[in-house]
Amino acid sequence: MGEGPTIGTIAERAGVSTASVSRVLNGLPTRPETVRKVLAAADELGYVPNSAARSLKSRRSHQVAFAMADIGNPVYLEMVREIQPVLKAAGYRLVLHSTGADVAEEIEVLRSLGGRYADGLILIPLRLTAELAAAISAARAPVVVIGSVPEEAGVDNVRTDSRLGVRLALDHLYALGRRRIAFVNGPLDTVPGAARAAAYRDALAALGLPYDEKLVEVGDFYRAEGAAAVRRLLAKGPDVDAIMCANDLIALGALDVLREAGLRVPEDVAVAGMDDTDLAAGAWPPITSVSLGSAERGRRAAELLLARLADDASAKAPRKVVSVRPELVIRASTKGGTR
Amino acid sequence: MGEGPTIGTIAERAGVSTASVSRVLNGLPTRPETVRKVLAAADELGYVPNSAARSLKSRRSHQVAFAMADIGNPVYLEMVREIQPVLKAAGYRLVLHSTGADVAEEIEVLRSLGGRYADGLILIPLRLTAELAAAISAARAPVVVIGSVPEEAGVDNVRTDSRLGVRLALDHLYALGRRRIAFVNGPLDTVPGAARAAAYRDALAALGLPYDEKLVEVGDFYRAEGAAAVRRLLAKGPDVDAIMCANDLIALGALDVLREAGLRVPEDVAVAGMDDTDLAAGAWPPITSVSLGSAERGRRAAELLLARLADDASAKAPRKVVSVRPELVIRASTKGGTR
DNA sequence: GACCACTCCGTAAACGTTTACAGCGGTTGC
DNA sequence: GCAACCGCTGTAAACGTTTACGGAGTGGTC
Repeated sequence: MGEGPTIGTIAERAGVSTASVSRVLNGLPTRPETVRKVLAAADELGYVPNSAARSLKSRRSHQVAFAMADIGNPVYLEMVREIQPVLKAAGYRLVLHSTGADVAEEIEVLRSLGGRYADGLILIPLRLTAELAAAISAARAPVVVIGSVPEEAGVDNVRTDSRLGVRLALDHLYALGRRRIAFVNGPLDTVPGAARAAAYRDALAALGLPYDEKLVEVGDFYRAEGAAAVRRLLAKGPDVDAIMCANDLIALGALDVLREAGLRVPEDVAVAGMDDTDLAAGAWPPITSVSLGSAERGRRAAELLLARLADDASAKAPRKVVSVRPELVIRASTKGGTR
Repeated sequence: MGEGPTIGTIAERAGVSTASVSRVLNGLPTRPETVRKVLAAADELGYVPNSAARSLKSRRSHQVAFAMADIGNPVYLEMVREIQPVLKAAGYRLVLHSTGADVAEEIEVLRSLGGRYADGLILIPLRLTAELAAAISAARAPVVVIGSVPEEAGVDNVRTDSRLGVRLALDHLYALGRRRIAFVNGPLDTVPGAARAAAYRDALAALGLPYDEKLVEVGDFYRAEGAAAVRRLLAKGPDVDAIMCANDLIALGALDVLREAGLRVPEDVAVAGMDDTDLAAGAWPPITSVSLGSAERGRRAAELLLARLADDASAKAPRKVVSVRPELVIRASTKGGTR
């Protein structure tokens, strides 16, 4: 078979030096006749440049890494769907890391950037420990964090105001006359979990509603765990007329449990989720959800990273923070019943 | 900052040669004292080996590529979820390619393997043209195809018997007393589309049911397109009592349209899908679906590829074909109504 | 005809690893 | 006391590119 052609093989066949071959292939000024010969030879040989050699010399891998907790989560999936084409258009490949929300693994990814296998990283940490923050600032390549990150880390950052998001949903439920609004959250030691818990309290306060322990339950950001949490919630017999869920998956679990319990949505209990994933739109009844602009956050993150990678000038630019405004998408799970 | 430490830096600090450093880092036999010094130096410097240099010399990138039509499709997603941990455990990174079902792009991915950016590729082609088949056999690295591929291509292959899958579903519907079983398919020029169309005809014949044009509609493998196809189907007024869908997404679309039309599922019309994705289980009513073992196919494909990559002996082994048996997962969309 | 400017190209040195080879001091065996 | 061998280590070449440098050739100017 013979170990694929190199620029050496091409040089030989075209009767020029390897330097000329390289120049032609990189579009540097060269005599037309030489260009022709080189391209012809490269074409006949089916030449493809060796990416390791290229990376070694040019210090660019033309790859970007994306690390999130679990690709199975539709939020991250939406981001990948946006990120991938943006990167591809700019000539970068996408390397995927599912960290399972394990901080140690995230730190390992950050550390491995030192090996230059990727030119940059888009990271969505679920938990933000001191070690992780340190690893982020110490990273040997540009990093863009989706989610809030302390300013000291000094990295670009795409965030959304989930506090406002919760507020929008609760205002909506309140306006519909709901007063016993429960909240089913994910783990409190995660960044979104903590933020949404606080947001719920604030929103209640702003509406003049009392905070009632019996209305709050914590599970995890998955459907089954969400369902279990809602079951526990109902078991406490709290007289609920609406359930705000920290996540669309939890909201789906809530629908399951409410149906099981023979409660009508939204007539008996209104349900709202967050993230506005396809699942919310596709559920029955369709779920009112707070869009946190996952797709847009993904795209913006990719763009920020590409800007950093573009030239050395912008590589040193001060950190940028992009905020995506949450929006409430109203569907039948809160305001339905027309059919 | 100074451009990261190399084995040269370590060698200097530990007072040994770069060769010794390399040996220690690769676990080759070395005097304990030297090992200690080198590891200490590497640790203090926070050394991470440069992957480009390593790949260049060792001819291994420790990356595997996965190319599918669209990561947004839950089937592919399930595969990624299985593939990723298998690869990670074996020390490989995952590079993702969404080709948008474009044959030219798939060929380009195959071709770019010549650049050795990945040690192998898992490919799911939607359409199998002659050029694509040629590109597959010409690939410069091991390829595993998920889906059927002609034997001449000579590559490993993980397939499922979608014919049998359709058969299982139709038998089930027939057993429930359904006789007017419609079929909503994806594009006929795709591999699964063609296979499932043929399978539907065969299954009908086996059951002694007539093939009726009015019962067949073609759209695409997405929810909206599926819904549109079902709408066209109903418009033909074909007196349907069951709809077999080539895909879970189409089945979801079918539920939407049936609900819109005021038809009850399964009382008036039973609905079955294929792929048994989370969406089928999570829909309301839950959708009976033919599991084509996506997760298992992903895992098996990854394992086949890893076996090829493991040693040179198995790299030359004859092509392997793994078959995953379809299974019917019965849910309320065909056999419900208890509540 | 000497000089310069310019264009194009080849030589060779890097990039950071791995590894074949040879050299070293120190056994062991006769 | 010498050869053979051992375990360990350093030197240097290679992997396939890119690129600084200078040389060869051409044409123009005085």
